[in-house]
Amino acid sequence: MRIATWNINSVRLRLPQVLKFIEEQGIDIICLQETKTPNEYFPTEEFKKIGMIHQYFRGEKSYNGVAILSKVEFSNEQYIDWCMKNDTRHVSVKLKDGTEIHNFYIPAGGDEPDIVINPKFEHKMSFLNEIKNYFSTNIKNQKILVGDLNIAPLENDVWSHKQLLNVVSHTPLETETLLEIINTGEWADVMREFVPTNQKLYSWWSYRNRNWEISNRGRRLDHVWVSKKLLSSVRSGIIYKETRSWERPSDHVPIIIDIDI
DNA sequence: ATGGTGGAAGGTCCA
Repeated sequence: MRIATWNINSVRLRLPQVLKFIEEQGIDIICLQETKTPNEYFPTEEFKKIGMIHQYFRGEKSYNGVAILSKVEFSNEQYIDWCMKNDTRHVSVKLKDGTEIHNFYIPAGGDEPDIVINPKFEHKMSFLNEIKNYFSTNIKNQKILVGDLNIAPLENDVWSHKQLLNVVSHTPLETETLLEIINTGEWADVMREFVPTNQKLYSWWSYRNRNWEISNRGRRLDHVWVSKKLLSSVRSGIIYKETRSWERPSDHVPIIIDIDI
């Protein structure tokens, strides 16, 4: 099974790119974030034409929005209303073998890394703490968690650990909380099983840098986690950087894993 | 210290 995750920053604008990616890479299940589209405008038929006939998505106007599109059957479509915001940042499904797939778009958190003065950062931290609680009490089932988690947890997940220590996405409060979620949930960080932690690894490069590839000031904000017991089934993990060079790209690139399930 | 760009909007928020 080939599973991908990608923050595509508008599914309607980026539709040709997503279709091309799915077809060229032979993706079986894709999890999208920032679709930025209410459900009634989601391009259902276009995805069905290329075989992604099983679909579960939740969107809203302009912001957020997540989708799971699949060639293989799934059931138990659910979402959790984290922080009771009634936004569209999570969907989950269950595959035939019982594996749960959770697709997250965690709040970015604004600019100021202070939960007292910045409500967006408070939202991000509350969201993380709810996830931590949820998965610490549900560790029995085998699961896959993917998405734009908006945190680069390790030193080499950012271009400069020292310069980003006080920048939202790499502050100790966020990175420590994310690592706690990994530990208490008995997750494995799939990309770091394939790329050692002493090597730089990014999935996002800001639009605000025209020379993104040369300056290479990236961050690893997108992740694929699997239950530890599933790790031996994972055959490969790739951050597919090519899409960042496509015309009118997303600022995030996809991650692809191959897993024997 | 600041601003740089992009998306959904059709002003302004969010990233």
